[in-house]
Amino acid sequence: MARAATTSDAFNAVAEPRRREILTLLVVREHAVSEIVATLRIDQPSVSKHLRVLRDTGLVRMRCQGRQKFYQTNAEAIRPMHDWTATFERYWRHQLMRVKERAEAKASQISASDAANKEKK
Amino acid sequence: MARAATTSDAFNAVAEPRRREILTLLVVREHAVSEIVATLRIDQPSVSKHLRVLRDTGLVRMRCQGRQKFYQTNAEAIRPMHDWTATFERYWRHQLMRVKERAEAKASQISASDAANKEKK
DNA sequence: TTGACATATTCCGATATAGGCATATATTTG
DNA sequence: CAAATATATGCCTATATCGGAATATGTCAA
Repeated sequence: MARAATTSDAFNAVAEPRRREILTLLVVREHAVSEIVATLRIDQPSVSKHLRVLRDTGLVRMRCQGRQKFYQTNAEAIRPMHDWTATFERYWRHQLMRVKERAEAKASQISASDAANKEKK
Repeated sequence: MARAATTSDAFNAVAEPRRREILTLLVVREHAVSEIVATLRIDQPSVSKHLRVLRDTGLVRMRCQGRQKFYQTNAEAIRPMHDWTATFERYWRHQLMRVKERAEAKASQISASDAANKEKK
């Protein structure tokens, strides 16, 4: 079996750096395809293909106006990823605390040896 | 060009559902490979391969003990993803607020028409 | 040393990809 | 209608994948 389709879920769609750029651009305000092409300097067919993936996964919404199509990020669709990563937050907090504790322990050791050196002198 | 390598960054590594399961399992406490195999019901070679990807992206740490190898999630490595998704938080909050506002507007319209109906009667 | 156990790697086949280029499909304008 | 504009799709190639099976590597125990 090959890798899961990019259209299968947000995690796969967002694995592509270009698509992350597009999402970041489109979350502030809607953009026409040509604006995305100009801003991010990506070939138009490539942009259209990325937008297709993002649309299929519900990460962007489209609005037609004349011959232009305006896309905007659907931030709600990113929430599941945020929630998933958030389950790890307490653990990296914990890790950071341990690092800090070790640093402080080391620091106190150093001041202790400083004191010892001082005594030596 | 093909898709970016799963080993290129956390986003790509985490795109695979199995690997997300493994990370969730290993964040609570370290597990030997055989324990992962038993718990998640995945073939041993497959687990080893996923662990390799997770190790290459820094998402897990390994500790050898005899013939066993214990893996544990390095939660810190998930933080960049959390940070990236967090940049969208204010936007989905905003979207939710608008949805709520519309719902309330609609509700007040309904009560208004209810009132009108009442008057009619 | 031999064998049992734990884990990693390799080879295979099928598939989904991303980019580049050409082209098709609207839609507006003259 | 024809030309111009805006976007989407199709075709192609190279590549990275995932799973499965076999096998290699490494470690302990008798």
